[in-house]
Amino acid sequence: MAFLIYNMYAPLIQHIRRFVPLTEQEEETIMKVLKTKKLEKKEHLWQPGQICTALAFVIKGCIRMYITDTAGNQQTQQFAIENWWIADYMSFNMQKPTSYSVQAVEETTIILLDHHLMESLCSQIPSLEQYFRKVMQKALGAAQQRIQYIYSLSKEERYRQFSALFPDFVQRIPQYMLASYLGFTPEFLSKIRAKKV
Amino acid sequence: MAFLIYNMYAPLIQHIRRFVPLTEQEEETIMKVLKTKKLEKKEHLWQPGQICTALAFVIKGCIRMYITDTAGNQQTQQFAIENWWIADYMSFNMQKPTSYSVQAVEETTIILLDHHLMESLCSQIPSLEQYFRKVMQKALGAAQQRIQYIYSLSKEERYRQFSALFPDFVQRIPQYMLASYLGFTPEFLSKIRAKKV
DNA sequence: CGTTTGCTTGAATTCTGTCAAAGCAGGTGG
DNA sequence: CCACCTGCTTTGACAGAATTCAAGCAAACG
Repeated sequence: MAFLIYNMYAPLIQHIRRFVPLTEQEEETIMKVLKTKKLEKKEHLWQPGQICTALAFVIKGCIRMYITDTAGNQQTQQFAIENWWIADYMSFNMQKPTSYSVQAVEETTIILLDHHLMESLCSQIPSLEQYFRKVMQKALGAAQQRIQYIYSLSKEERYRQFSALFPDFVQRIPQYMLASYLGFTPEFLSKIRAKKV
Repeated sequence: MAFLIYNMYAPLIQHIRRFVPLTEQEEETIMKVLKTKKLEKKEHLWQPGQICTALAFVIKGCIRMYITDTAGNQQTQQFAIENWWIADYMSFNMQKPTSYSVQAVEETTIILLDHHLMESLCSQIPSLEQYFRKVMQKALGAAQQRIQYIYSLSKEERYRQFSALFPDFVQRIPQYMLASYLGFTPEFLSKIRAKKV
């Protein structure tokens, strides 16, 4: 049983170890408070109006965070695959209701880290605080670059660049999700694809 | 002299204290390694090709980070005013050359925190590590929201919303910078402004 | 003052969105 | 195991938002 639990959390522990050192005792302290959760395809982790009480770390599968506008269109703000953290950080940081939906794109297993547990664990284990600082700093760099791409590339260029960078991921998700993530309509994506074969 | 130095760093110390507690000794340790720098209007802190070896914290004035595309157009990626940190986090994290220019919009005084000093200070002072984790987390929330606005609002709406939220800031900077920050051309901004008086 | 820099205006153009209809596919129930 | 049904993708005609280009003007600066 202990072996099974270890395996569940192993991807996260490994991920942490890529950034900071961790004693076995710290490792155990962390694993003791974590929870895993399995989501079926299309199942929601959070819905608009709820508070994102936890960060989610994807062990296997794919999660997306999207917003539904007044016209009913879904706009995907973020994807997370294996070894990525995902959350509406506005909601998580302030512990206020989110306007997003967080949903499994495919059958997905995640680790959940509650807000208050994150705070107490970080105070307890300096390495973990450091880990999250580094992860956040890295995510911030990625966010800056994403904004840069949005502004400097046309929508068609954005698609071509994205599918060149993540050819397998593009296959993995429905086109309408990708289109909304890249900031345009599914129809337009379809036309881009039709053009150059 | 000690008094003068205290005053220079006071805004940052206060900012840190808004997030975490800090002993007087920790405070001194931090201030001992910080440097301030004064930039004239249009003076550059970093130029493309350089490594962003330090984070910058604005004490007074305004800094922008922009990229120059192949056609020579400047695209403003970020502004920072009083009490904001600014950096190309990609360059800073990896300590690799940046593609951005970081420039003073007006006469500006900043505090510089070197990458290696940040790392050693954070290891030394857990509260500081926590501060930066929280600041990064907050910045990430802001970045998510910015992407959301870019996707869900038209360019005209984006301008109207921004100038409603920051009416004084809009006055403070040239229009072409604002236009490029919001992701459109100066001509278009001019036309928006002409429409509804 | 003259020169540079930034702002305005208008016309033509391009890119992307909207709408509507039809095609396709994959899952579900019979 | 097949047929249906729902949801996703494709296609085409048209509309509109925003850009580009070019010229003129105003303001700031040395």
